[in-house]
Amino acid sequence: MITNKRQSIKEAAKHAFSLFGYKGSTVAHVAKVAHVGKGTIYTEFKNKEELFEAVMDDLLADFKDLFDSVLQHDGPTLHTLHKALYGVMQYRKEHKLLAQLTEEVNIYGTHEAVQAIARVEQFILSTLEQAVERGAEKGRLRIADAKITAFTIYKLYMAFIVDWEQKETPLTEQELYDVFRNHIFDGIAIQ
Amino acid sequence: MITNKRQSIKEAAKHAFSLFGYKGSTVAHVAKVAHVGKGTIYTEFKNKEELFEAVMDDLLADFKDLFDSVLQHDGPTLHTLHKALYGVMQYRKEHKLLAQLTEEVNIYGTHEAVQAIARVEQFILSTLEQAVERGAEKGRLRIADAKITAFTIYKLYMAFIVDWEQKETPLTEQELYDVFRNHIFDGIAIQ
DNA sequence: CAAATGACCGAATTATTAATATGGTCATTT
DNA sequence: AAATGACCATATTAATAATTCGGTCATTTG
Repeated sequence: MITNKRQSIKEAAKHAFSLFGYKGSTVAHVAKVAHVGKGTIYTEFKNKEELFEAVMDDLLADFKDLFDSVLQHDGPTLHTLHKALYGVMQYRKEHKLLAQLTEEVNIYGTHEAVQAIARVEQFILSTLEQAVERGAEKGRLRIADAKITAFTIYKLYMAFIVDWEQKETPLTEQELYDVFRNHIFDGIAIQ
Repeated sequence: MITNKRQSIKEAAKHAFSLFGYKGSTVAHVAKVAHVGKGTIYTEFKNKEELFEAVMDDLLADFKDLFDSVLQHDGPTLHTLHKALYGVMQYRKEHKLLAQLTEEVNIYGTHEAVQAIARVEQFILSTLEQAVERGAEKGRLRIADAKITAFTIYKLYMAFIVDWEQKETPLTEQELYDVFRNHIFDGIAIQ
């Protein structure tokens, strides 16, 4: 059985970055886990940074697959938006890479990690923005500025996933859905 | 003219903490600015930490005054909630202390600064929660859990004040108000 | 001969040691 | 009696030494 060398290296790297972060992972360690010589890494990737970007490309491809499978091209419903963001959360808990990189950003502010996290966030925001725009076009959503609505939904979701969980009992999938229905879709004002 | 010594020391300390943070401010510097000997600080405050807490007490008293003057005791309107939070933002921009402490938390994670910021946040959240509860009692707001609604409003507000401003043009007071009316009070769903 | 390897090396990072500053105390001054 | 600033143990910062790292390339391997 012949394994694709580039793929082996990327998988070893993803595993290392998930455990040790970008800064804490060494090219030598990745090479060892991938069962190649250290110099071999440089036959497939220009440098450590390019290897990291390739790993992040794969992660974003996973997110794209997730969003494509959940968000409807005729405009989102509350349920599909929720499903998409909840899927991001599940991925994050399973793979640890994003959590580890976020931690690295908080502690060291490593330039490469900052850029990677920003890239993921930008991808999610722009996907949400497009979905929201489609919802408005189909007459489902009342939107003044899709960018602001996407930002609102995303930030609120992250606040409950990250900040709320630090002090309170984590919300279940259904509870999260209800929070979004009550506060963003239906609103809290009694007319 | 006899100046209150304790008050002079607190004012000098607040100024120092605003410029240098808690960790970066020295008791010797505060004493100099307050025109007292260093040992005199310890006749009024047990230690540096107690001086810091006294300064934070004053800040929270200011916030309490602000909230009392804005939030109506017969339940909040969207407008008064917005006014209260916008007032927090104005205070924050004017006094620099909170911004400086937040920065210190991010960079050093200084224990005392972490606790101070958490205390301010808790005060704001609990004030919002009480206001929201009154709104629900008066039949103005449809609320399942006041704590979650208070958290939602606060986190969203902070996201626009802090995160949004890092990449986008800051929103005006009116624009912020519109975002809150559209997304939280009225909701975005078209029935 | 092409691809893989791991020793090599300058630069970056970490560890260790030396020097300085700090918070709190207290002997002295006012 | 209250205020001051020198003092001191500890904490922090600066300087120096040692180690590690990413990338390169001479050598080995297939």
